[in-house]
Amino acid sequence: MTDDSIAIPERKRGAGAKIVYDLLRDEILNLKLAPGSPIDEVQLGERFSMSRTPIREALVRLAEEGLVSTLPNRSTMVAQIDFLNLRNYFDALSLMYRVTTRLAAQHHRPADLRGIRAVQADYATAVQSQDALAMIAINAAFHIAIAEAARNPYFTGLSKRLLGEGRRILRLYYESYDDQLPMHLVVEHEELIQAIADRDIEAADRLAKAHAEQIAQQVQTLLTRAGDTSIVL
Amino acid sequence: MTDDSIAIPERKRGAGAKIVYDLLRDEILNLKLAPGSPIDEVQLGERFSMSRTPIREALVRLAEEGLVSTLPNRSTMVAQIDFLNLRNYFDALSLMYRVTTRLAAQHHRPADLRGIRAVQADYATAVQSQDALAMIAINAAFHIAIAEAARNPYFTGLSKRLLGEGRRILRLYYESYDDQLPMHLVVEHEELIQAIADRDIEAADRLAKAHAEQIAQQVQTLLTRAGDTSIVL
DNA sequence: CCCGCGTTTCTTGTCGACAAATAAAATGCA
DNA sequence: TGCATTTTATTTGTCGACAAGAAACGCGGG
Repeated sequence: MTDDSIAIPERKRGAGAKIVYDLLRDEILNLKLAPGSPIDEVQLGERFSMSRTPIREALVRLAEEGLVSTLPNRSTMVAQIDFLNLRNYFDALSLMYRVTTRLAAQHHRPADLRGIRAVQADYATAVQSQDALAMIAINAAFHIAIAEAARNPYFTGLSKRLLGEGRRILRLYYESYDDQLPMHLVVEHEELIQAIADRDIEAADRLAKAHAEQIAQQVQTLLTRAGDTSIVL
Repeated sequence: MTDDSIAIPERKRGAGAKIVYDLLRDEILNLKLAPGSPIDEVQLGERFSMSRTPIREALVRLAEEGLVSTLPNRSTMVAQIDFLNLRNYFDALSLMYRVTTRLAAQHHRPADLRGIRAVQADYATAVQSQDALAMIAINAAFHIAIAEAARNPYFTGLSKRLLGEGRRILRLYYESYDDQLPMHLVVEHEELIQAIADRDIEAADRLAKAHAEQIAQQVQTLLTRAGDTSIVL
């Protein structure tokens, strides 16, 4: 596992921590780093060819975000996905979907709508080409774009956090279906956009809630089914 | 301003950053450090008699929490209070009050209720003795206790963040009234507790919403009045 | 007197090294 | 052989030092 694919011969001054943070975050959210994997600071230092200080800063940021958990005086590791409390996750996601879509319908400006539609175009492309990894990332970007249009940084912050976690959950979900992506995902997003564009707050709330609960139910059924098959008769 | 009141002759190994984080956070939230004040790392290092490394970690955590803002390659400073977007703040606070109180009414256990009532006792004492600083801190602890009883870490996280910010806003608010604390605050909290204890979800939602909007309106009127008086005729 | 430019200083970002804390290995004893 | 204890080893937390950027200062020209 000595994959030293370093492509950063030299970097600017204040950028060290951000590089490590972004890349580690992406690897965690794409499950390239399995939950529970130990993270060695000095090893990362060699990989990025930099000192432990900026890496430590990146890890602190990730820990604050809940993506890595760190025991005192002991090695930090990739945070695990809490399948037992998945209900809490979807409760929060549903509420954020609803409130951000509602507020976006109220407060969006033309530029916001253009941005959302641009992301949606990429989303449709990813679904059509059955690129699950890209679809999941763009899905998060789509809802973040809506949250930005809602113009409430507190809701945007929680939405970003939830959508980050969601990338890992969705990755597991579609992996179990051989990364088959149904087209109704695109349709539901289109409906959300339409409600926002029409400034139809009622529809925005209803569609957002349905969108969240549909995903919740799908994941839930997957988990129960996985539990069933694990009991071999 | 060379107040070197250091009371930590020796400390345990992994505790350095946490000490600085907790104390700085408290000083920021109590407005002991004014918004916009520059924060010098080496100065803090002398004050706590430790190296810049743990202080840097504390600052990164505070930055992630939004309590300090850091320009690249430039001094970090205490985050400003965004009075223009105060509406956003109270929107988020109202929603979190409502959802956490609702969920607390659903999911609380006897131990939770005991904890909430214990905090409320301290709260009543602080209000009676007209200790604004203590009241504000305990008010945050009160709603955090409710959020813990709601048992959804995502909502608890956002609530903590909002209540932190709220400490600064409330500090400004009661400062402008010579720290006079009305007793109806205590009554409203008692009503919230009663609704939770009765598991009356409807009442919990209604009371929490009213509680939030009452505070929002008070602060709003203060701001408009301050705006008025600033225009001298 | 004001403005542009080089210099200085001050603060941050980064580095390598050392010490404490914990886990793993090795040793001794029953 | 099995268990307790000591020793080693690995990894983190902390430190002091150095260099890069940016602001402050000073100087010369218009």
